[in-house]
Amino acid sequence: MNVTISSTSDKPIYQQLHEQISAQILGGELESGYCLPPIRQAALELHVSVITVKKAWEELERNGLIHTVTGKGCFVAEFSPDEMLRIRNEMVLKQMEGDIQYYKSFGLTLDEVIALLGKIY
Amino acid sequence: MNVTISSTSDKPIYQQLHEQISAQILGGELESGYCLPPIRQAALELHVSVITVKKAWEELERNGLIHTVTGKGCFVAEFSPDEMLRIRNEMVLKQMEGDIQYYKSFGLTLDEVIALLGKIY
DNA sequence: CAAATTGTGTATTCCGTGTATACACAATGT
DNA sequence: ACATTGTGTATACACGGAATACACAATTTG
Repeated sequence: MNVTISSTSDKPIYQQLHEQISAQILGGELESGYCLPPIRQAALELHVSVITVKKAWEELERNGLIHTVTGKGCFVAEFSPDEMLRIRNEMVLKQMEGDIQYYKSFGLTLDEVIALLGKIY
Repeated sequence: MNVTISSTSDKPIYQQLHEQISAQILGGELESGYCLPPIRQAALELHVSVITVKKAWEELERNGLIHTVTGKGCFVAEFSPDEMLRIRNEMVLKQMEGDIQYYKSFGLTLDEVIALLGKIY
């Protein structure tokens, strides 16, 4: 478990957890079949409620990134590299749509966005 | 007042208001010196609380986009085209930093982001 | 000057979400 | 049987967003 929780962030904890684990799975850091730590243990480690961890794990399952077996644990799902890329892009695009809406509301063109993006990436 | 409030959005109303008015000012739709509608009237029109409108207006003032005169109203500030562009980019960049952090957490490169961006912009 | 208009400030209330704690139940493994 | 792990539920608290209402300050208008 390599996760950082920021209590000052505006994002809820369960969402921070979900994003970071998602990124680790889709980035290849966590291999298929890997068993996530028990929710109680994770809750202890992160000084966080069990429910909070569970919420994050639920979201991971909803996205098909892990599968859960009661009594055993939660395991990173198995998928092909292609599928992994597809899921990753799907998640990023979902976020990106909202971002773009914001940029467009200011009348920014695609080129302008790319220019700004290049400055700080 | 040309504003759309979405109660299903995850963004709070005052923020939706602020973003839309900001965009209209920085996009040139609202000229310098233009008098925004009285907060009570805006609240009625949008079926929203006075406080909610005030919160949005406060944020506009904080960003230097309007100036307020008690007893008179709230007026769009005057600034040069250059300054307008600077403020606009400043606001967009502020948002963009968070967006980029998300993309990076998935290991996306700048080129990949641009590619995805181009698909849906 | 008096009244209407507009912005400001404050108090109270309500609701939903995020979070924590605790306990009981279900499935698995030793 | 017992320990471990996930699930479900109930309760409680804090906080932010939002609404309503009222009093006050500054400006405009009659």
